[in-house]
Amino acid sequence: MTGSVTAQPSLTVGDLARASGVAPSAVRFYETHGLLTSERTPGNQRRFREPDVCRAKIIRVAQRVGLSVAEIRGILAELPTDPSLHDWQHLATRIATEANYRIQQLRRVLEDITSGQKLCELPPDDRTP
Amino acid sequence: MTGSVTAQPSLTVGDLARASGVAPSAVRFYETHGLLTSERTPGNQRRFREPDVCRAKIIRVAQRVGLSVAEIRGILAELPTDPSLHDWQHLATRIATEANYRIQQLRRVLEDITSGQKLCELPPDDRTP
DNA sequence: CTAGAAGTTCAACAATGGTTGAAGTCAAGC
DNA sequence: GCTTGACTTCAACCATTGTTGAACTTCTAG
Repeated sequence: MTGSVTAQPSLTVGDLARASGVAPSAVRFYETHGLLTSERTPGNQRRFREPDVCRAKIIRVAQRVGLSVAEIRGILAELPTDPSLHDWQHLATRIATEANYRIQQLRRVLEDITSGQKLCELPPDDRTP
Repeated sequence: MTGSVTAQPSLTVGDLARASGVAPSAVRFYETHGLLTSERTPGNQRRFREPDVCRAKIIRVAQRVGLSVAEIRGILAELPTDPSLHDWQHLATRIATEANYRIQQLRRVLEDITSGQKLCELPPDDRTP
């Protein structure tokens, strides 16, 4: 029933690095920290699969949002090995939510800053009338 | 003409730490990295002055905005030793500008994320019609 | 004057996010 | 079958932002 299986293309570290724009050393780093997963050839070389290209790109996006590697591992852990369109969208929503949260936080700081004296009560004028 | 000089109060590391909510070790760290300046007693102990309390608090605010120690050193370097109200306001504006910039950046990421396929082109559906 | 609190320096450690280099192995084309 | 490029692991190193502890000194109150 599985017509023309297409032999799921597998990518070497270098392939994934080129495809995702992430350095090979970073790819390995992400793997040892559980953000990416690979299978191994009989010769112990990593082989990644297509969705990992997307995963790798998303790691970078998530980092721009300010998420730590640990946090990214957490949200990527919820992504199935072979994600559906919906899975990807859910992930995007998760990250977008985080981004919005960080924006809120920054806005709060901004308010503290611009609300005048809250930044720091100024030293009293020494010429007390 | 300088009536009642009021002997400019000077603060120890501990005083500054308590007044600003920054740990003594952090105060020393900031001093060695040029964010804070002190004079020394004949016995080599640091003595800070009032405006340093404000400086220390501002360092924390700037960090919440996402500025690095090096960046904060840069903007604090422009602040006079004994800042006027205007100087503080200028500083606040500088930091607020940075905060707005970071917010813009985050919004851009957010757009990339929410604009669907830009996050990462999804793998083509295997049931090509 | 002296005890104790608080200060000093310096080095080491920690977590985060990787990069770099050494030494060795695998895979692919000719 | 051999060469060459790409892969492997591991340890060391980098920058950043501090904290902690040891060993020693200073300050202040009684």
